Amino acid sequence: MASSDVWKAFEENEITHSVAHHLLAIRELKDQYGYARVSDVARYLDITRGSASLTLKALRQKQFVLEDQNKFLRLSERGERLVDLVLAKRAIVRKFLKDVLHVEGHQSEVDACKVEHLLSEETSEKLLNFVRFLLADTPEAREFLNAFWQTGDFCHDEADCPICEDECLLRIGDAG
Amino acid sequence: MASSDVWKAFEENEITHSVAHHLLAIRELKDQYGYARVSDVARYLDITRGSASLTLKALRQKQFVLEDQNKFLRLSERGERLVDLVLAKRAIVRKFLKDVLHVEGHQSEVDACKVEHLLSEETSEKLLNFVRFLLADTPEAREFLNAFWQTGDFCHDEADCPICEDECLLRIGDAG
DNA sequence: AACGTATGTTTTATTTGTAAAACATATGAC
DNA sequence: GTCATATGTTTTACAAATAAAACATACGTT
Repeated sequence: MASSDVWKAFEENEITHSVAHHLLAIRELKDQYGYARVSDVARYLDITRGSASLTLKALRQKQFVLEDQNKFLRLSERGERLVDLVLAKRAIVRKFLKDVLHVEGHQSEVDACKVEHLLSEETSEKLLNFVRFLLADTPEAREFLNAFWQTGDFCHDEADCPICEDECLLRIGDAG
Repeated sequence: MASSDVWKAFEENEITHSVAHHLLAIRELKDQYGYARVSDVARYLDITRGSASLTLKALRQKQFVLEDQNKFLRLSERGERLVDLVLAKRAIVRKFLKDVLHVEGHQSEVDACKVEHLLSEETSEKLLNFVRFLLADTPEAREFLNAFWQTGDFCHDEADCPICEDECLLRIGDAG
């Protein structure tokens, strides 16, 4: 009578959404302005300096972030690797949403941002392969995508749908 | 110097992961055992009765959950619709991960569970259409999937990759 | 040198989701 | 009827992430 093993996995991430974005902020700020201090991160994320100070202190203790004599922040090797991973996952998801599903620009960013750090390595890698294959210039991919995009709204009739037999997918339009 | 509009959207969900699973638990328990009480939900989610009691009290106040004279819980119309929506999204994601990407069984469940309630309506609906089209029995879909699955590890060479030109996707294997 | 501003930290408080423990009530066995 | 067990609630406490405010430096202008 318990399904706890699955649903509690949500919290078992190396980093939280918040932490991911503190680290991404440092990467972004250093790229764009050459440096990143506590205040810069706070402004960038639109949180108070106090809050950023505490989170970044924890990240220094966990060796994701380093600080020089002048309070200038940078990512440790661990931090850089983590940011690379998160950015890679986000790029894959965004590419899929935008270039394959044609999800509108802002929404695809928001959804990719929500999801990016939650995907397992296995899923990310397989999605990467899939998107690569899909966007590669092979006849199979070309013809499939052309057919898909031409179709527009595909299969809004429950009877024809290859998924709806076993799953309750059709209610998505009504519910909400 | 602020990217707050995108990253804070993470918290702007109608329901949290926790709440979603309390509601799903009631649906599951009623389906399987005919009833759902506070203790049943707690056992099902592997949390204490006290914790479940508090969360479910809040959900009663927000009219997602109703209670009869004997403390038996049920979903309100709103609650039912929300659960339908979450289950629909989860089913789509799981289907895609499992049947298209061939992500291993348990991992596809965990990832779908993490992600399910975060996707926007637009993305969910477009993913649904995509998966339907992909798994429909059209020649384009058949040939594409055959080609993809035969390929196995596609494109592990940065030079050939249609994505890696503009994005840092290849580092995913090294980082972590 | 003094004042104003920017910066960083600390302290206090809030919210969410949880545990743990105390408590009240109900139900069933005997 | 009493006792053990199950159930539900409340209270207290905790962790994470935040805001707000107080405080301490530091820097620049004049």
